[in-house]
Amino acid sequence: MGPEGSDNWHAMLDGAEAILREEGHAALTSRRVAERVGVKQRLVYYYFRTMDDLVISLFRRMAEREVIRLKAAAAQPRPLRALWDISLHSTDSRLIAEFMALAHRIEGLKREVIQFIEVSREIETEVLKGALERVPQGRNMGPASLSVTITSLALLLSRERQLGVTMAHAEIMAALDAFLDQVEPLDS
Amino acid sequence: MGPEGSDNWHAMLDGAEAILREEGHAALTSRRVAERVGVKQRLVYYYFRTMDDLVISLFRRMAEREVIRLKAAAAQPRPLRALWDISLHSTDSRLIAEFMALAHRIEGLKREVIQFIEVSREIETEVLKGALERVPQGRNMGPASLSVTITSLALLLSRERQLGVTMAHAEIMAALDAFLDQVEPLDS
DNA sequence: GTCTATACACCGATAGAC
DNA sequence: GTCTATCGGTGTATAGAC
Repeated sequence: MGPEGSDNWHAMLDGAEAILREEGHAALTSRRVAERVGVKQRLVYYYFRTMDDLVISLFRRMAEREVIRLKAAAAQPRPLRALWDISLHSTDSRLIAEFMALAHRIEGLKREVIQFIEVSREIETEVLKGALERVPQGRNMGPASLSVTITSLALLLSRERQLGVTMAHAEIMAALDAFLDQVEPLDS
Repeated sequence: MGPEGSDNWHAMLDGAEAILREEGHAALTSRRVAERVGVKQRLVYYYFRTMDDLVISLFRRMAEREVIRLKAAAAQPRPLRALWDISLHSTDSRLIAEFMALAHRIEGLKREVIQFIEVSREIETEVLKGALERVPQGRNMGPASLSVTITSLALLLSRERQLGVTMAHAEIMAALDAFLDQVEPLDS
């Protein structure tokens, strides 16, 4: 087994990520990954015991990077806006679709996805808790619910924008901006 | 080419749907479909020119049924609750994940998905418009935005429930129920 | 309409040399 | 670490008989 974190290890995950993004997981094969990196097929199985293991490693690497991004956003002066921007733009929605489909088939991936959702939700809920405390008018939704709502909206908007659907998107963005202006005023 | 709507045509789509739901689209092959229906592989290509065509036909059949369900719900006494129930329970979220992943690869499927989203949004927005008119307190969101928000929440809740994540779900359901009580009181 | 048979390509994974 | 070579299996799609 090749060393986790080595140059080849990263290069193979880079190649796999590009294939997944551009062609979907039906094209994510050991031969294609090897071809992209410029090595022979056999080497893929030296660094990753099976293709399922490769997929799990790929997701874990992406999730770790995303959690770092979320934590950095949470530490910024206007964390809610920062989180909203990340949710809207960071992760390619095609990749999400591929991983979701794969998670139903690969048990180890499913566990990683669940853990990532829970960790992200905790970070976001904590931020919302702080933000809502600083606002006088009591909301009728708790911070956890609001966190879920905002996440779900970001996912839907990203997905539909990638498809080419924009119906009602401008209206949503305006409503979200108005909400952020209330909770996190820009002139504070 | 075999006749659209014939018994075999439906049987093959039934088999394909079950495979997609249970094992994902990597297992959706002409051989597996034929095996499930109890015919030879060659016949699948008689009814559907290619496997991509089969997938498109499968989605279109599901979408047509779903639109019928949505329209029926919109005509009920409490249409908003009916739509919410449908969104939460009707379509398997694993199927959605598979179709979303496939839509990025199959251009014809992508077009069908886009059309389905737009038609559904129109139906739901129309219902919300009527429901909000009957409520005195003006909302800060328009009917289209609310429609998108409710749809996105239903999709996220279904997806996470299927994965096994329930963090904040009860809170969301309670908030939604409270909203529905306001807009569509049960004792009216 | 439904079948047998088949062409041809690609897949995951491994044995074993260097 | 990286390679060559290969096994056994599955896939899409078509030709052509009945």
